[in-house]
Amino acid sequence: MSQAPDPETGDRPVRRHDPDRAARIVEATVDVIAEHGVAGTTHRLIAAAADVPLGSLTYHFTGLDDLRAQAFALHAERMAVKYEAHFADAASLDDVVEAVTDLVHADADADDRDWAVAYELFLAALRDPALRTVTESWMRRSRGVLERFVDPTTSRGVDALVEGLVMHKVLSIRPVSRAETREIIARAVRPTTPQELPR
Amino acid sequence: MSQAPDPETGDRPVRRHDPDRAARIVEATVDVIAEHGVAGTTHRLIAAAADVPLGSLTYHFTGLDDLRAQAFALHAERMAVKYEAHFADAASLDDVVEAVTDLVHADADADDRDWAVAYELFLAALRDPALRTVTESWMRRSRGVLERFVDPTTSRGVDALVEGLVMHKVLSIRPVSRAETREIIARAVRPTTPQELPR
Amino acid sequence: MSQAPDPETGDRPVRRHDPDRAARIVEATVDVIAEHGVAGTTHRLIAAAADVPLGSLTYHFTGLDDLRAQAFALHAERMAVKYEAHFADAASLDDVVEAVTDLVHADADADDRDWAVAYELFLAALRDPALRTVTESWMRRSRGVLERFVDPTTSRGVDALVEGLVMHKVLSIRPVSRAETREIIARAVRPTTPQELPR
Amino acid sequence: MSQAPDPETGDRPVRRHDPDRAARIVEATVDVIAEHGVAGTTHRLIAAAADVPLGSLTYHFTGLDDLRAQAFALHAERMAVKYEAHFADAASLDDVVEAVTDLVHADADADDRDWAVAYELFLAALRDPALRTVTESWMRRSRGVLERFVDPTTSRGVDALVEGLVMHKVLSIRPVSRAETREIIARAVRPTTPQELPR
DNA sequence: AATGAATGAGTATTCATTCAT
DNA sequence: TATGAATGAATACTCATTCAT
Repeated sequence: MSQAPDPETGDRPVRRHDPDRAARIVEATVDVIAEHGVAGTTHRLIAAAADVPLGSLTYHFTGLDDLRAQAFALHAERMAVKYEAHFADAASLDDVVEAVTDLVHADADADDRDWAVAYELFLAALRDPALRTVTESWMRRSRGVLERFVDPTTSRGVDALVEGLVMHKVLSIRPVSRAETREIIARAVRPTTPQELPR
Repeated sequence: MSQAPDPETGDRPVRRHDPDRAARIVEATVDVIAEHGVAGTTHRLIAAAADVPLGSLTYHFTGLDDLRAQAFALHAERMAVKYEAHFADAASLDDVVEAVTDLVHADADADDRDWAVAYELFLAALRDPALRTVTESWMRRSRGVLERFVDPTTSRGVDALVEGLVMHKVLSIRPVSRAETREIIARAVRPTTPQELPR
Repeated sequence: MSQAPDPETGDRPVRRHDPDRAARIVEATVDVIAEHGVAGTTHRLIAAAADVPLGSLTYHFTGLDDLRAQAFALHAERMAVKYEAHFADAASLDDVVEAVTDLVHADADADDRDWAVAYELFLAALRDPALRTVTESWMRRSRGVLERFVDPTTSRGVDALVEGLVMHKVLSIRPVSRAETREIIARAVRPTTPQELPR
Repeated sequence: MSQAPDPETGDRPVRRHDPDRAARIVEATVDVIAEHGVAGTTHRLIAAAADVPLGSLTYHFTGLDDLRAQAFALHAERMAVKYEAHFADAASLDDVVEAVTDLVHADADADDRDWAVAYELFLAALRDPALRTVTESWMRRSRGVLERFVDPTTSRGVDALVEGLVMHKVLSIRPVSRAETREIIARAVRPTTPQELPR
């Protein structure tokens, strides 16, 4: 609409006046990270993915670090939103167990590609503390959702479990059964009964 | 003896004849990955860390990929050995809970540095299926240890939980309490009692 | 004008904005091939010959192969043009014989240096079929010129003879007489009279 | 025979006492040049082709240049011998025409691979005058063979023609007809009749 | 006498970033 | 304001040659 092709020549809409170009570049960066990893993310690949000239990247962003940080922030925001939406209709603990199982088995909206970007973010945050604000706020939101159903400690445990299970599932050579995943989650979600622990 | 450094000058012993140089290079590679990440791992850094000339790397290894793979294999082997040793004296489920908690809180031999390399491996394996044999065999050994105490499903759950909890702990801005970690693990280790799940 | 070298220091005019730099690089590549052969042609030598920074080569060309191919194409084009111009005024078969003799004895514009590049091209084309389009089109043009005077079979023979004679002349330790060359060519140019072949 | 495997162990004949190892290395060098060109000829490839340890090359030869020169000398010698043998039974000029045609069309023993090495030699000799003694003596022998049938000038012309025709044939995208080649050669072999040249 | 580990100079190529236009 | 040509530092990797064993 706003970026209609030039009515005079008709060919090659030179894309003058391109608002939210910056936003499009950030989205393209997420895609490139998903496909090539942080290590393989270059200005050139992003420019190609966003269909913008190379110089546009350093015009709108201070550098690759800036771009990466914004891409991760966008991704974390989207993952959190999906996460929240996913539990919107949960009423019982059974619903929660089912929802978490869906999450791990990608029946939710988040697929392997999304998780790959998430792990890229975790690893990057390990080395760059500036990214911890992104991971921290994402994790807080995830736990907040779960805390509508379970106590904070359980919430933290389930959240950690999801990340570990997804990693196992993605790295596993043989498929992991949904029933087993469900069973594992069910135990973690179960309310605290510490005296049950046998010798 | 015969190739002792020149006692006169003392500088640059020229280091001809250096057996298990290849092994030392692999160890240096683990160190470099720990410090700079896979993305920051270069021939130059490894050569400097191992104190060998640059050409030595491509003489002993086919390339950086080869070197990385061998470094990861070495690291996984060492982590598995530590893991196994860590549970050697465990007798009760209480011992297991304590041992797993130690694992997460780095009271075991594995410290943050070791886990950083582990996560580098996980992420690398996500993109390079050739590395899955390393992750797979490591995970199998970890679960094998736990299966001396709990059923296979529980074992898988605990293993995943450990990875998730370490990640949370490492990425967290505020420290995570050991008591909370212990509580989470205790629930996961607890034997299966599915009927307990309330509505 | 605006990018004149700094009148104060005078050194390194920084050479921003350099149109047809790519063309200059290709020409420099021909020179380097002439002087060092394909085997001795490196990015560094070409960059030095063209007086451009190293990174400029891979900015404008996909790699050394690309650069070599374009250099050979340029050279073949120039050789063909010289060849054609050389026969422009030929009217009789005698003129043709003289022109061909000139060609071999470098009285034409093509000198030993040009022929060296040509032989580099031939050898490269032997191993890289992609270069055959260059050699093929050059040879077709050469024969086209000769076919204004002689039949196609004769044309092909003369063309092959020129290449062989130049090679012999260039490789010979003792000089080859122009009269002998002329005699050899005269026989090849002579019209077809197959019945003359004696027993 | 002389290099029988070690009778004690039986496995891996360590090839102690290996006379004519030097000769075998030179032959391997010819093979490597044929397959990879002079530019792609390395110590490692030669050692692998000759099945000798790397250090053996610099033990028996002063360097790669030495090795190359000896390989070219061997090849030229073999080509000359083939050439001579090829004309041994020729009695008439017709036989000569046929023999030369065979030469170009590889019906003789020399195949494309042999010619590739020959052109590698020519090009190398262009840059390294030391190799001219090899090319010169080879060409002299070729012409000597032909001079049993034709005058020296014709001989030189035919020799040059063969090289040009083989080059054309090898580089041509479409096959060159044997009949056309024969026709071209027949004219070159024909005895001198200079007055025939028409205006 | 023979070898293979060792090395450093050299190779092509990539790429974040700058900046004249 | 926006761009794409330009650049130099850095990368992985090759290889002839040396030399301790």
